[in-house]
Amino acid sequence: MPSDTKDRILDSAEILFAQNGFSATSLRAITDHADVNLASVNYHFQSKDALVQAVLMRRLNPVNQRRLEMLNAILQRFPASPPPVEEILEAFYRPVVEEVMKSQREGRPIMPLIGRIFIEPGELVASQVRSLMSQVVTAFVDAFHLALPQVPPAVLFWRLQFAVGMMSHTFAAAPLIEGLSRGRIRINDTEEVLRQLIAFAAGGLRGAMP
Amino acid sequence: MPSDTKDRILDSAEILFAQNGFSATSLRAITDHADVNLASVNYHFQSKDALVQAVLMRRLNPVNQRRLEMLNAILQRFPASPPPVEEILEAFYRPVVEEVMKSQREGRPIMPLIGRIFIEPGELVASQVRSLMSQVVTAFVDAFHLALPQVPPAVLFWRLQFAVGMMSHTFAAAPLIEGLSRGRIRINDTEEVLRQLIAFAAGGLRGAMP
DNA sequence: GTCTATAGGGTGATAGAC
DNA sequence: GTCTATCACCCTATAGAC
Repeated sequence: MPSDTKDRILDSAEILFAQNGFSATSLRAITDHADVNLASVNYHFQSKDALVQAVLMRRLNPVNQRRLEMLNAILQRFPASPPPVEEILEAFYRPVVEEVMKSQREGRPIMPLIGRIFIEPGELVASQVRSLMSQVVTAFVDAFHLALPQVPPAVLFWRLQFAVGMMSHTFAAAPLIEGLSRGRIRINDTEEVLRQLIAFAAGGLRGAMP
Repeated sequence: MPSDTKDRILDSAEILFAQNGFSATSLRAITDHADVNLASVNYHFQSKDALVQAVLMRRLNPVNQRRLEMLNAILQRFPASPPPVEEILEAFYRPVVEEVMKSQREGRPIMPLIGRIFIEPGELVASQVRSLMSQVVTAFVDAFHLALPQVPPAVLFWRLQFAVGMMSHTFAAAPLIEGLSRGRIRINDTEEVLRQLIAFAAGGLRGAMP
């Protein structure tokens, strides 16, 4: 339980944004849920847009930092030979999947938020995400180029986007997917989700050139 | 230019939903854009929710029908041997990609809508999409089982969802992706998009078992 | 830092005249 | 089928007392 007002607002905003989307969630709903005063949102953050950014950044910054750490560790272990595709993919996926599953256990599930980041309109969200993702995308495209020198960089870029979409859609549409599968799959086991993501993405990255 | 009020509302709603999302688009914005009276929305449709459904169904029904037609044509050509994975993937992707690109040319781009379908909250949207997607998912999982008998059905189900996510994210986040790629890729050529999607998904579907 | 009160405007839906 | 007018309510943001 966060005691300080600013954290209470961030936590409640995260829960409600994940459940109902950004624009469908009013500041009143957030302050009611957080049991704080309506005006405190505009005191601690300046506007609703700034609050949305703060909620996203609190989750995305540690995830992207961890991705780059894991990637660098791999590259140092393979200074002269191509690094394994599967290991690069694990560096890309594991920090997100672990953060998402942690949020489930803590009762503040952010699964739908992950998918919405790339999709909700609004210049601010897009520009923030863009600058934050830019160095991650560059680093991973470069790593995949080392691992798969025969695949042209433009094709690697397509394929990295597909790798993002696989995960993003899996989390964003998790309830729909679990329902459609009629019990065949469940999206709640970190290692199982990672195995499935990495196996498919590795096959895709290595796929015949179009 | 549609002359009849109901179609004018559907067209304007589609444009604005694609640009700004469902909940951020007001009925007033729609009727202003369509140059029709506000009350006509509640006359022709009963509510905003029903309008959202009508907009989605107008696009999704023909696409899913075409998918099943193409799939059946393939299965009839391979009555005794496994059908090729690439052809099944083309039956899955081509109707959507063509519909999206057609909408671009007609000045009513639905790219962002495609990604949002699976993500926007609201029981109505979810339940409509669910029942509409259900037979498509079943038919394609069965077809992939014929094409790849060594892959367990549960894994095929994971992989079909990944195939959906690849496309859905590519369209939903197209401006972001094109920006991040710094000119390396453009998402505006039907055949190029299909080649990239099919090559990656085919590799993924054939990938080593996790 | 936290509160009340309110400004200023938008929202979906509908009643009832034409 | 189409319109005007309106109901009842929700919204973000802020001024100003404590």
